[in-house]
Amino acid sequence: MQTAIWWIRRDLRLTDNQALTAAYKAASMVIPLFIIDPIFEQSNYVGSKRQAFLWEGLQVLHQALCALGSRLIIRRGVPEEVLVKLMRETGAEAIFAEEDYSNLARRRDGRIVKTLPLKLVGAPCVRPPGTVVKADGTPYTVFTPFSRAWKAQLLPAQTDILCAPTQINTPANLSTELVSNLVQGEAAVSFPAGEQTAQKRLQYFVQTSIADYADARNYVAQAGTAHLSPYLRFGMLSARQAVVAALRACETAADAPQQKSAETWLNELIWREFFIHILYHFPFVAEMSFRERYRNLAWRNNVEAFDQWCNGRTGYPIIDAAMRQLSQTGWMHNRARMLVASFLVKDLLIDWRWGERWFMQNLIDGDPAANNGGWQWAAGTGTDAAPYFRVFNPITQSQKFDPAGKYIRQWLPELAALDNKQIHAPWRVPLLDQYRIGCVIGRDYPAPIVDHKLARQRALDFFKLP
DNA sequence: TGAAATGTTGGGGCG
DNA sequence: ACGCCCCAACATTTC
Repeated sequence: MQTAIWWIRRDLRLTDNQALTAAYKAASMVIPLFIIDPIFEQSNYVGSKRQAFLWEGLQVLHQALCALGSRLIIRRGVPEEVLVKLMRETGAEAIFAEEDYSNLARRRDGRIVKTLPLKLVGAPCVRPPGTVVKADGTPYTVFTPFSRAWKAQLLPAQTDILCAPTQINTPANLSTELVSNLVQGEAAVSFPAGEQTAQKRLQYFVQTSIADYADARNYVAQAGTAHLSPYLRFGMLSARQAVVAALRACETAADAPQQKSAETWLNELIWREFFIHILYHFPFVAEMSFRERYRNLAWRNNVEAFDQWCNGRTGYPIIDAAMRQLSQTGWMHNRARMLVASFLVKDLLIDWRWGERWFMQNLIDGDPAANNGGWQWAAGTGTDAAPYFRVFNPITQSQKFDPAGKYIRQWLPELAALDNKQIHAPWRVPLLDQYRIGCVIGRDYPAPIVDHKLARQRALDFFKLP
């Protein structure tokens, strides 16, 4: 084959890329193509931070391609039209792309594959949907048996890492949008885009933090987690490489606790795959609760309360710190995600889909499957979800997982003067002390918008079966 | 990947 | 010495 297109969607990497490998093995000329589909720019579920991360990732990928004698072609438009035009222009005979199992992508690819030579190779997960099913062929809806089957049937071939190409030949004189024109606005300081950064972080994580991950991951002020989600989201790191690193850490662990830690992280990667499978087998979860009995709840959906939650003004420091971390950095610690989700759904009785949308608009790592799965889990509406009566206490969770108030002080400087005992529930500080410290509740920081004790009881009544 | 309510146990103070 | 009470610590149940 003379020319093939490598259609890049969410696999912005050269290492361990099955679609790219298939393309350059099949054809002597490869056109790395990214299509800016207007449908995503209009979506309510796309935010500027993730967009900026993507643009930066494309820029980095372009530079990496240039070093191999190639370059990135960026075109704007409806994918099938862009592809047809480029094929006519270049005589390309095939299109290679990595699978994308999210709903929009499946519809799009389903259309395209009927008329164009689109070959879907490789996946954003190690075990593609359909390959982990029960004996009777139906999908798992409970995590533990899913993970057991996922691990048991892991083939050695699924852990072979593909090398990056050393050279890619690309036709000259193809028109392209300039990636430098796309990159605007502030890039995410904590997450430089690109596969090099992803590789470095993975190495750092497995060499240092993974040994204590099981415990350290709970502490919101600590860097106890891998910080890889944005890279996995855009395929700047292959899921396979992350899994291989986790398996190796399990094997080489020095003692039982270290091994448990590595296994805990592997399980998190498997949760990610679980939710990809769930969305694939039950695409309706994107629109509604997985569990039927929770589909017609009379949510309070108080707009003002939602606004206060979004802006980190609920009066509960751990919640507000987390929400400000999200809006300022585009990322939130995982435990904090559970806490704010529990608070929105259970304390405020706001539809989990409102929270899901806000996360998609703000998270750099916002992914339809993982985000939906996480929200349905937290709301208790999903597969193998948290039971409705599991309500996080924002005060005791704060005391447990931010004992020194470091996280709160980082994101809520107005509370910095409170001591470690007071900072988790500042409204309990005597009024005279509030004035003395210079942090008056209702003036310098909001009073709690709900009483958690009452809200908890209200949630139990709300979710209890009729 | 919860937390509150309720139950049980055991040590120490005390009459 | 003994029984009784209190209460903290831990365990179990419940939502």
